[in-house]
Amino acid sequence: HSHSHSPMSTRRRHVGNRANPDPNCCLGVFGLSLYTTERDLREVFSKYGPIADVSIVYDQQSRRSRGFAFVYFENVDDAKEAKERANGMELDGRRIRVDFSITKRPHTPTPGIYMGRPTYGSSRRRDYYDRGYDRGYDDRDYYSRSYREMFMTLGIL
DNA sequence: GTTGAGCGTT
Repeated sequence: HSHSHSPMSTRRRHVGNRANPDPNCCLGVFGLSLYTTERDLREVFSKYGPIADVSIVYDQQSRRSRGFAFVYFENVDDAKEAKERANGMELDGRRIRVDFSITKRPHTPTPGIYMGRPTYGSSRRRDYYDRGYDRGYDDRDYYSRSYREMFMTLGIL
C-alpha cells in the first residue's frame, strides 16, 4: 500500500472544500438576478427558519450585485433544510445555486494593530480580530502569513 | 432592466 492516506497524518483542521462544503449556518447563494435584493432573499429563506443576516455581494465600483449572496441562519438544521429546498429554485427568472458557505465573512480590514511580531502562541494577541464574528475557517493560516502585507496595502504601515 | 461562472474586504 504505497499511497495509503492515513487520516491521522494530516495536521490541517478539516474544512470543506469547494465541492463538498461542510454543513454550516451560512449559505452561499449563487446565480442571482441582479435585481434580487437582500429583502427578497430574506423573504424566501426565512421560510426555512430564523435568519440572522443576509448579505449580497456588490461590485465595488458599479455598486451592482455580483449575483451572489450569503444567508446566515441561526440554526444549522434550518440551513441544511434551506440548502436542500432552495437549491435549484427559480428566483427572479434565474435558477439559483445554494450551498454551505466555505468562507464565513468578508475580511475585517483594520483592528487596532500590534506592530510587533505576530505571536500566535500567545493567546493575548488574538483579541484584535477575535471579537464579534464566527471565525472558524482557516483564519490562523490566513492571518499569520499575510497580515503585515495586508496592512501595508491598506497604508497603515 | 442586455451578457452569468462565481465564496465575500459597505
